[in-house]
Amino acid sequence: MPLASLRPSPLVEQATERMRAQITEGEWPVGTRLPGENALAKTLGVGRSTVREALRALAGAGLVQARQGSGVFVIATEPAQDWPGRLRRAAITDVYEVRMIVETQAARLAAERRTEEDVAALTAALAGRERAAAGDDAAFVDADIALHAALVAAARNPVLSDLFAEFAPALRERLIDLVELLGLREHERNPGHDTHAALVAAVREGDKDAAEDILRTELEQTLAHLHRPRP
Amino acid sequence: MPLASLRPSPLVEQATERMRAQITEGEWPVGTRLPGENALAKTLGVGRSTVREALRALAGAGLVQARQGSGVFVIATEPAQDWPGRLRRAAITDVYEVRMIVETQAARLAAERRTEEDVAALTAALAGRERAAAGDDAAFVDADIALHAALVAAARNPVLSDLFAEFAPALRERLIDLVELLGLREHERNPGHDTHAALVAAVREGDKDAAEDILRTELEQTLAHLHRPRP
DNA sequence: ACAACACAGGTCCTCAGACAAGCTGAGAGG
DNA sequence: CCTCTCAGCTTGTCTGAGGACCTGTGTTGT
Repeated sequence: MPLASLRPSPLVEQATERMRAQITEGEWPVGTRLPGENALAKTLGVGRSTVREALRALAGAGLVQARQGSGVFVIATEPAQDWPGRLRRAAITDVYEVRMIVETQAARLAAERRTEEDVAALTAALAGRERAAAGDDAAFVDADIALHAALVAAARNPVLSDLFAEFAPALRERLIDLVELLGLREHERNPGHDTHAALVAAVREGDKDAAEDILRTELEQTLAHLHRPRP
Repeated sequence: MPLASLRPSPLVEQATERMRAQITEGEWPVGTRLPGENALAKTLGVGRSTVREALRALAGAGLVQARQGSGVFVIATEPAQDWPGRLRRAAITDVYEVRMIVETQAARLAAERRTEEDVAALTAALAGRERAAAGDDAAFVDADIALHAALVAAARNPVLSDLFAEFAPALRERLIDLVELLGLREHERNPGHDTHAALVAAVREGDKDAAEDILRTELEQTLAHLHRPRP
């Protein structure tokens, strides 16, 4: 079965994912010698160089190891807890859904537990987001993420903060693409400002339900954009 | 400066290590656009395909990302951070709180999206938990976690499943301690059975609110034990 | 003067072919 | 039975050729 004739992504990545799946799903257990490069090229329907690059990608991830003259061998079935990589490969809608779960509940906790310093940090971050509205898309997304990070920090749970930090890079990348693609900031330089101000206010006032609702509504709007990126 | 003319190791690996060093040592910070393939081939003294394979290896390790027509960009300076270790060092109450957030919301999604296979898996896991009630504490905790994993899987979000899988080992360790410490199973061999059965039923019926409430109540009880482990 | 368009050059992506280097197992020879 | 040679496989490396894509530049139209 050859790879999809139309190419939604580079052939190398498709080949890499196919073989990665065969490894993680146990079809090629640890110790297996993979078929030869020519054989893989034939079954995958791509050129030999493409196969070689895909194998290098797997080797870089620590899944396989090539031995000249002997073959390519599976040396691990998991990419060593590679969360950033997994997030980068995952569907953006799945990532965003988890972000919604984590952040809406973090907002509840933040409204319960926020200290004066948290409120100060949130206010500063909100001002930073307003300032960044004058800058380019990347700067604006950074400021937006900083505000959300401050919100999660106010929940006063280090594990939660670490979790959000793990998501941030993947989020940043995709959000910048999204903002550019949709031209979200063409008519309004500072989209979502009122919502975010209301969110900060709700946390300051300790209104759990309001904080959760405001944030959920805001995030659901973006998620809706992700489901149909072409306006 | 070309690579060593005599080759103690494949040129690809030498090239990979050279470039990896330039990234980790800060010579190419995050965001840098690497020189073109031809330029790299010249400076490294190797062929273009060798450079391409080396870049693939770095991409597989999550250090760089290629964008067609634009260039190859540095996206990270370290392969990954040690999440399992961080979780093990974190306070159990913080870990458990995040677990609650993730799992209660997963229960909502599961009630929405569960397929027939999911329901079958949940039922099987519930039966397994009942069976494990005859075994020792470790086996019982394993069966309990398997049931919760099946619940998260029914939410049909791979990122969420991965996230729970990340928490599972840390959870298992602490829960076994907890069960032994409190002697939870001295008077009742199968604590929480009714609750879990009700949870599975709620998911089967698609009752989002019930699923969330049942699970939250259950988890809050355990969390309360964690706050004062000495009875 | 300003905005929209067309284009050229650079980039990565893919393939095919060729040869070199290294391992492995079958067979010849002792 | 053991050892050695070697043919045939494997991966490693390079080259040349297009194709697809992005970006900045210059042109054109208003």
